[in-house]
Amino acid sequence: MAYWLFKTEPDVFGLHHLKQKPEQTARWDEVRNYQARNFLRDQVKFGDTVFIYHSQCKPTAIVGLAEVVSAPYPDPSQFDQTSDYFDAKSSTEKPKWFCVDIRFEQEFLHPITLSDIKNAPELSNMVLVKQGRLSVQPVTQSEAKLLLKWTKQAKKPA
DNA sequence: GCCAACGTTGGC
DNA sequence: GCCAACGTTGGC
Repeated sequence: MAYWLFKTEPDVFGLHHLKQKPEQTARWDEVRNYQARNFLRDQVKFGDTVFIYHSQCKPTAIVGLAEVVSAPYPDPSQFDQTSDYFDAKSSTEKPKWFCVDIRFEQEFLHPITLSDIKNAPELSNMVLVKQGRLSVQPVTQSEAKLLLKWTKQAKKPA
């Protein structure tokens, strides 16, 4: 089972929004970046675990966990002419953009801030650090293990 | 609000 | 297919 990090702006759609959805489940759509799309389409699997990261806020942090509860499928917003994410170059035969459904799993008592991550030598290779703008990114098993360990203790190592 | 980093577009 | 111009993301 793989781990991912999905980035979102809490003002637009944060973990608290996911938690309030029916079945605590929502479609993770409107991703319009090829690298992120490739992960979503080709590698994200039903049952994978997702770290939810809040960007554009204070402090930016991983705030909780979600679970992937669908296989990847074509993002309906690309076919919706009224959507900002409508893509005239896409077609149902050859969809360009993909999405998955995710279900709320856990909200961390102590969010893991970006500076926590940057301060940890073990996490210096995280995609979040190396490639700050990517909105869907893989998290390695060892990175995930450390992050999950931190969430189980009140205080992070300095 | 600024700006660095990065992605996308389009002329050639 | 290159690269300059432009647009967007996201930390600070």
